[in-house]
Amino acid sequence: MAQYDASKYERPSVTVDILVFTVTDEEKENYRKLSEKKLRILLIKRGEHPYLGKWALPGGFVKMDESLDEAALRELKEETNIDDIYMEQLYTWGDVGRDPRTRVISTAYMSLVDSSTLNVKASDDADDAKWFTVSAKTFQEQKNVTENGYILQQLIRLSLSNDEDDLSAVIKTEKIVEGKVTKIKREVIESPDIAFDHAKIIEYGLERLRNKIEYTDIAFNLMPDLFTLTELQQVYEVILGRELLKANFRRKIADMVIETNKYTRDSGHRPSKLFRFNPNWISISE
Amino acid sequence: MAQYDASKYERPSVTVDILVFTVTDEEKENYRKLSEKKLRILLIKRGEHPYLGKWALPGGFVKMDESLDEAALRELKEETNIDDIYMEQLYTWGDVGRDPRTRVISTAYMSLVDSSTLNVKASDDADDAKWFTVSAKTFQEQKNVTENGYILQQLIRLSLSNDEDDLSAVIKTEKIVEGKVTKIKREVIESPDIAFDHAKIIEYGLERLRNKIEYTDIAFNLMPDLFTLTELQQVYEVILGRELLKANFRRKIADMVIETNKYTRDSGHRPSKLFRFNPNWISISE
DNA sequence: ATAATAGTGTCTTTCAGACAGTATAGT
DNA sequence: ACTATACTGTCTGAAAGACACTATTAT
Repeated sequence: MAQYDASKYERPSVTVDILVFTVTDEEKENYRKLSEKKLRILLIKRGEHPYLGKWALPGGFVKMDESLDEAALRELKEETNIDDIYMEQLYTWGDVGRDPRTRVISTAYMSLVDSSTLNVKASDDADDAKWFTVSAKTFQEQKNVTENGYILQQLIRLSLSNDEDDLSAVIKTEKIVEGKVTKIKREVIESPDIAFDHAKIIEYGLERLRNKIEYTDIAFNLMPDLFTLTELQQVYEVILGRELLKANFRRKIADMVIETNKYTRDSGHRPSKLFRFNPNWISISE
Repeated sequence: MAQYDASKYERPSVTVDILVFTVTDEEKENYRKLSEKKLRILLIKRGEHPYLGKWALPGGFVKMDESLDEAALRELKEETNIDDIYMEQLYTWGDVGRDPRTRVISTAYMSLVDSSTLNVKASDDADDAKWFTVSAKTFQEQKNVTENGYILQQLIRLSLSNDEDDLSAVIKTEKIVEGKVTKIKREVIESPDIAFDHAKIIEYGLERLRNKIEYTDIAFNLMPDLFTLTELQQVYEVILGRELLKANFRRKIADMVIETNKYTRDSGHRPSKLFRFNPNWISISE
């Protein structure tokens, strides 16, 4: 490595993109039944080229005098007015062609907010910020056995929607096992409505969320201060994409919550006890 | 966001740093006893400013026409001649002052190699590349209970050594729990021999390795093609930093390995069966 | 025979999964 | 009384932890 000269190297742009997830109630149609929960993500309609009019993750360029974390918090505040929340770094996307303008490397962050934040959208920046329900489904799976390993290919359909828009994208993941070495590739196959490679970032975030909810306490970042155990269970169910048995679920999360003496009211059926998060729950690290 | 103009923004430099881990046998002193295993990491002695003469992670600047992954593989090949191995992205470090020259954002990768790679060091670049045994120990822990949460502070001593050098650093981790929101900070307190913030990157990598070995098959990337179950167990033990019970360990990894009809010889005791990795073991995702 | 490690059997405890039962508000 | 949900008890089987036992080579 020669004597360093900062001006000598051409440098990529660095941005942050933020996945803001929340879980909200759907409007209840059926009389006094419990309302269904939906997982949602916040997207912003682009008001400029490239991808004009397409939907993208909130985010922007990192300034020279702020850390990546600070940049992510600032961008989120600027674009959505959301503040003081859970945020963790997800992954850094650095493929060459991911932005048609120049070389852009982007660090993605994942943020979880409780549904009361839902209304606080679109601030100073007059951009169009909207919540979309998210779901990802594997609709094709193919396994090819090779010399000493195999290749597993999955096609995943990502669907985002709200009352006005229905967005959709297809992501291909490829798991290549050869001998001891495993590699995972992720590629956007089709993304007519979602800008850049954001579809695959969202899909990756979903996967991380699904994994982490099993062994950490992140789910509580999606909850209000007081909640019922059924609500908590619904949040787990909507993220995991499957139903859980009530008795078992309650046993599993028992130590993570503290019971209060408050109850829900006027629910049309037996009231339920309200709980709050137990901050002294001992989680395993990272 | 105004109309984009690439030249308008000042841009940070982007680098990759690679943590290359391996597990090696110590020279056996005691007659026919099994040799102890040590976890090692590859460092490079800096031949230029800043941190001239200090030890640093292999790595370097990302070029405009290569992805982050490609940059990491290329740098590793250039500096150490190591090729075709397991590598995963770890984390991106983007604090403002981490490089005294300019703003540098660095994506860290973790790579695991088997000990036969040990000899293949220092290639074209005439830099001094050396393997160091690694260990990290928490030597102070402090918990302060706050209004609605707590702050947990840990001081960790990172020790790196080989026959010539003994490096040491102190890292402070701070876990701040306030209500539902948890934040983790990691800070280098003292690092006289290790360049930049690389001490905390190494500590973070160790933690990730320790976590992932519990629920994935990454450990096999540290093994040669054929290995005994005792060797495999030793690798687990040196990474986890605790002893495991043989019978239980074997039950746990039973499905991950395939038995061969080969045995060790001339060991001074009962020979042991050699195994290899089972690439069809179904791991959980991520 | 002895040192040293290889490899197995089984008891216990813990935890996940399944299911069935009882309890209580609102209409 | 009926609907809808809240909440609990317990059986089963799988996995994790602990420990003791047998087996096999080189000297």
